[in-house]
Amino acid sequence: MSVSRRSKDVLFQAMSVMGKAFASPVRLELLDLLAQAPRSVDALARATGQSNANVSQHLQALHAAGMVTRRRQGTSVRYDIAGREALGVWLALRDASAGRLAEVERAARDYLGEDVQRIGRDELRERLARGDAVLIDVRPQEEYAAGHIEGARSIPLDELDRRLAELPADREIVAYCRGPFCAFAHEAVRRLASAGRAARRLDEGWPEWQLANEPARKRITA
Amino acid sequence: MSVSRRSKDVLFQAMSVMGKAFASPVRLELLDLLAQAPRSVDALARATGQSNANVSQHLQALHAAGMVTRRRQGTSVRYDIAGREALGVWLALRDASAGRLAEVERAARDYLGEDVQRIGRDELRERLARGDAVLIDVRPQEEYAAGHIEGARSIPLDELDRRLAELPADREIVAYCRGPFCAFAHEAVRRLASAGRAARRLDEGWPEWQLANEPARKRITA
DNA sequence: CAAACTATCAAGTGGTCTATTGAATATCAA
DNA sequence: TTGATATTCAATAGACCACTTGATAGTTTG
Repeated sequence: MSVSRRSKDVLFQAMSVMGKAFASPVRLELLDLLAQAPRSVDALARATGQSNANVSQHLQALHAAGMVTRRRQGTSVRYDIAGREALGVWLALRDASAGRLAEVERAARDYLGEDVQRIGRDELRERLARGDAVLIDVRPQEEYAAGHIEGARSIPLDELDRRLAELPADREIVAYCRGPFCAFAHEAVRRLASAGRAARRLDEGWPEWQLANEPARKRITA
Repeated sequence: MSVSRRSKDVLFQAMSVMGKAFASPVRLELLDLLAQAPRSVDALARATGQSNANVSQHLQALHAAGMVTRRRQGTSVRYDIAGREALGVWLALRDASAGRLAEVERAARDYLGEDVQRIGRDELRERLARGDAVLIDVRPQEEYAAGHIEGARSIPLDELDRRLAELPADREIVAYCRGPFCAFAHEAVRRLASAGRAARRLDEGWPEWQLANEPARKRITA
């Protein structure tokens, strides 16, 4: 066996270490959550319904794969997605699987319910510039705090009904959330529509916006 | 367990089907080869040094993951990468692993040998437009035939030495191959330089060029 | 139709991965 | 120092994966 054959093997072997990160549904869900905001092991365990020990082990696998970073913060450990590159791979995989695997497409439709009116990035920017629309972030408050689209205000989905009065009745409302596979914005638009408001969902979420270098506000975690 | 929890599980489960494609070094090498040109099972087995049966099984895994397409062609079956989305994920993973995993970076340096002078896409385009440089594709001939950068001529690495006279002595020579982790262009530039020619390598390969929608010539496989 | 070739299937073995459990460790606060 | 909380470690059983071998099926050629 040639020396170049052997070093090629080593190279692909090393790349597959990152590849293994994507082979487990639990790890994909962890990545999806971490793409929104950094979190502790405990918070991730609660969000995914997994045991703490299991989540800890998966996070270590993700860390070994170079997909997440970690830092101790007092008694807990805060995990975060490992920068733009890691985020880019995860989003590419997510989109490719939706485009190429019928089963993913079906599961997504099933999870999201009936689709609602959409608006794209460019049109949103225009309308915001004209003061013609109001943008709301319907993710949980901590995710908004960790980073959000510039000009958005935080109205978590579970507060939407009782905070309807805060939203001007004469302007269109645009809701966004974690991304195209997150149900929050869909649900928000449905509720707004049934309350008689003009509403659409942004066809992407915070991770895509951020990756595209669009105007954003991020919490600096020094 | 809530119904939304269950359908979320189904969604991530379905996505992990594509994720599993990247968990094996053999499959990554197959993807890397298929990103250059479609090939038969047999050709892939020879190129990777694996048994036919094993390669066939890995290809079926890649097919189930939506990463490759296949079509029977006479007595053989021709596998190909499944379009831009699939290519995009593979390149994103490759680059992210190189950026985030020291082991990949080390293995790449080891495989490629000492780096040589590079040229970027933009500068190449300028110089080609000015007729100031000549671009050569040093991959095997079949890969060139399947698709190549517009304006490139095919001089496979193993023919380079005896075809040196074909290359004008008064112009810079730019070599490209399968991508930044392919050793062909590195080796070509080293040989050209030791023959007294001015030469650099393009810092990307055919898959990246093609994905970026740059001018290209592709074989139409109807 | 038979021979040659290519790819796939089926079964088996050794190895790796997943989730669980219970114990161990690190940090903070009293 | 002790107790409380958060995370990690260690060990384990079961599921799943990788590669081999030998048999089978589909296509072309003689």
